[in-house]
Amino acid sequence: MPELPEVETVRRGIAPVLEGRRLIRVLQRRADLRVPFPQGFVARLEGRRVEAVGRRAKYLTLALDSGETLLVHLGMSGSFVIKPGGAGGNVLEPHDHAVFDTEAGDRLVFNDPRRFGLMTLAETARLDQTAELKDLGPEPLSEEFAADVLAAALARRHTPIKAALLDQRVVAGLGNIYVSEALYRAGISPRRSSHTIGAARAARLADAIKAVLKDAIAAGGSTLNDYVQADGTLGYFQHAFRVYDREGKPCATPGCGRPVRRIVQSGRSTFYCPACQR
DNA sequence: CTTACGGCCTGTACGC
DNA sequence: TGCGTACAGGCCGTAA
Repeated sequence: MPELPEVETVRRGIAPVLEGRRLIRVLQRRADLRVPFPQGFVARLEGRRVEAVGRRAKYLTLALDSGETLLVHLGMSGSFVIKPGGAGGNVLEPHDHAVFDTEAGDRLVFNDPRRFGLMTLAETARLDQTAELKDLGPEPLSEEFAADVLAAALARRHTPIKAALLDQRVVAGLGNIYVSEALYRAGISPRRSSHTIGAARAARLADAIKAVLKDAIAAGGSTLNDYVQADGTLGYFQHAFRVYDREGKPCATPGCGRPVRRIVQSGRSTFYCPACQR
């Protein structure tokens, strides 16, 4: 579920609570998520000031004043909850795996029932060389993600375009939902072979990817009050998808109305309009 | 080299 | 009502 827009919304939500603040107490409540917590996790965080909260693809990056950066991936079910200092801040829920108390009295709790998430620490100066980030493709909302860059990457792949866009080396941050949405907006069939995407389709696709991500980020921001929901949960929001999870419902393109089709590609659901996408 | 697929993990939705 | 099963999906290790 958390793809680039959700992670970006989480980033905007936790940044005001963390940036410039010192972590005075850190709690690590189990040994591992998808991978073990790094050696000395608590000791390397406690007493450190968070200098910046950033994002690369679906990773959150918390740069510390120690020269290390905490990398956080939300996996499928990871979330942060902000609990204000004082009242009720001490109650932990099931699957609360890590807790960060700041000098300002805020408590940030990381909850992840399915534990597909991960946390790791890396040297800030060599962040791009870490195992997690080194093979990632361009940020889709950056200038370097241009039509010709996308076209070149797609030309080398002999998989359906759906699978190519899920490959984080082609473009970083898309997941199952926004791949379906982007292909719909671009009018490209998810079954089309990646290498048959020419310059014109690649240009439409790059635009569609940027547009769908921007719309989703805007929706995330607009549904949050100061980026924090009533229960303190960050980053999850209702968003109107045009095809995702709409099997059998009419295509929204004016004059179309064909039922949205669901197929399975490499074990994942894909949703598309067989009339509008070629 | 590239591509395909199973497994990790738990909550939820559904059928009987 | 309760039980069992399928499914959700980001990512990685392994297999082909």
